[in-house]
Amino acid sequence: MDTAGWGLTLDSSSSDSFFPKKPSGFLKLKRDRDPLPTHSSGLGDSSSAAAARMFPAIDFSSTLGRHDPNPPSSSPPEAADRPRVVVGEVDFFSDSKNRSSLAAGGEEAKATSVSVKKESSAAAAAAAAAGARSELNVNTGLRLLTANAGSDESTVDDGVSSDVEDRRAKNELAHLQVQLQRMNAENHRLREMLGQVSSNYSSLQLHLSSLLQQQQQQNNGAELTQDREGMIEKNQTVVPRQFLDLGPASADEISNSSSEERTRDGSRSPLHNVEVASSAVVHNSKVDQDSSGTRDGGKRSVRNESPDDSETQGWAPSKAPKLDAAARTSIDQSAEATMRKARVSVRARSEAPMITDGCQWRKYGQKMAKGNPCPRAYYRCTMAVGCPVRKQVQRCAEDRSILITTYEGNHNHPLPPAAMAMASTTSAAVNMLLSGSMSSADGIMNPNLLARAILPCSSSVATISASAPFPTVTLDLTHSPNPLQIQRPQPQFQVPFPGQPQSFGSLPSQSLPQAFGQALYNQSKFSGLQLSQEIANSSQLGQQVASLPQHLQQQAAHHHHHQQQQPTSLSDTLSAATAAITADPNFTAALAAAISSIIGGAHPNNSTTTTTSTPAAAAASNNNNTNTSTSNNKMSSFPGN
DNA sequence: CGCTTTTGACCGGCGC
DNA sequence: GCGCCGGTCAAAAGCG
Repeated sequence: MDTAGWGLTLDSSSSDSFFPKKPSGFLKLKRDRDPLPTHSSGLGDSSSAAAARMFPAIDFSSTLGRHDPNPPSSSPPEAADRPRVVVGEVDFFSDSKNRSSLAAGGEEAKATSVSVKKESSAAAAAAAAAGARSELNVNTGLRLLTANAGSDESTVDDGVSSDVEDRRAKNELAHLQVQLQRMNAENHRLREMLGQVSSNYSSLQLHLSSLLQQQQQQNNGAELTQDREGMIEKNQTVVPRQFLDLGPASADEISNSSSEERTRDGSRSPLHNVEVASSAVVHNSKVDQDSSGTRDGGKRSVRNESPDDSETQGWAPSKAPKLDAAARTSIDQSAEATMRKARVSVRARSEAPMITDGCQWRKYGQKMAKGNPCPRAYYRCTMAVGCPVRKQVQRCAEDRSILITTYEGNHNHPLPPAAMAMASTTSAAVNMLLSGSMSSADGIMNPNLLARAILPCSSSVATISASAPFPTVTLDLTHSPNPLQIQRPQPQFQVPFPGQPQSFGSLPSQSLPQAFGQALYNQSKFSGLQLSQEIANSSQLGQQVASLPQHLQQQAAHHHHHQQQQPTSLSDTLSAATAAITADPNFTAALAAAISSIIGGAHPNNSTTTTTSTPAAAAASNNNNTNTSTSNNKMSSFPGN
């Protein structure tokens, strides 16, 4: 009874088995596929397959608007027309269609052909030849007729022969067009892959640099932190944990590391120096409430060693106690409360009751949330006794095929590689949120900053909300904001990563949380090690990871029928699905941009004394996407949904 | 028999 | 102070 079961497996699996069970999610698929079958009725699978191959970009873009319950007819004219090109190749009773499509003029061409037809009918009436009607009809479609309108007799014969040739030529033309479009699609695909590779490269480079920095830090840090026993102890305990606890713990370490440790980091220091100093300032009540981390941050700037130990203990109980129990527990509680309040929400299309992230969960409650007919289920991580991680799973009220999974807290135990991606992502996102709220002079500003950093690449992949009851990062995997990135018809984008024989499908999943952490903390305590370990474990995982994001997107796509089906074990697939979520290249790219923007130091926000309006304005100037504030709508709408 | 799920009760926060 | 609501608890039921 693996509840963990099937979320993404379903996505990857054949839809046929699904239809009888749960049609909800596949209504969309059906809808997506509708245009092809309906318009190309009578056509074989080959043509539809060809069409599917042809229109990944178009169809994806059209399916982006799946939120609006568009019947196929209401799909954009471009998407609606192009299938007709294919149809027109075979369709024998629509010359005008052929011509219109071949004329590449779309509506215009149709209009012209229609007008010509009228002309021809008029000519036929003038000729008063009953049998010539069809010929005239055919001829009228051609522009030759209008030129040769004078002699009917000759044009009849010539019209027939030339029409055949013409049709043949046009078929050829259409064929060429199809090929051209296919090439274009492939071109897009390759371009996207290139972008992905480059983004991965940049993230890896970043990771490397941070690793080096960390090394330096460890070399020099011992002297700096000698006066702080807690720090030393922390360093000693942290390093081994990199191998053991991997992501979350290290993320915790990162998040819980004192401001001083953070300020030791080169690129981060200016930002944090100022921000921590001003972290006591209370701004938005909500943000303040959300992030007791704001208060924590203030405390941290005062208390040097306590936060480290206590907070890391909150996430790693095995740590040797340094403080007296009372202080530790209090700090513990505050830290835990802080971490518990920050959330990461993942929106993904899935028919399964919940997506699997590699962890084991036990359901401990279910409630009907207001505003959503779908019940909200509460799960608790059961991989360790005291693991504070919880998650809520709820279907989107508007689109039941969308599963909203909200994570809360950080694992206090080692995780299987499959769980690393999601866990690291969530913890990193939480850390990001907390760091934003803690370190900023303006509680609102930082989410904007972060969102702005993330959003340039994609507006809807990751959103940060400060208006939600809890600070929340939402990873929206239900659609891709960038059509270029969506159209990834290849199920596997396994580009051999330099130095790594494995597909780098698993790489983004690791570099992503790292990126978060590094961008904000400039630490890489968990990144490389996770990476290496995961890579060791994920040669097959990588494949699935690579293919799964597409599965997510393929629910919005139309050609799920010829996607590869991997009869892998459920757990593998599911864990891969988890990794896939974070391996989403969109998100990776967004992260790369975020990192580069943050670490590059080009942030106008480095001067943290600016008001909220300033970063917003900067965002407007820097990015074409100024929707950071609108993302709040999505976030805030989630609990209500 | 042990584990998981279900489900009603309970609790705390928040708004009125 | 009261009610609403989200979140959690825990006993009962279900299941392998």
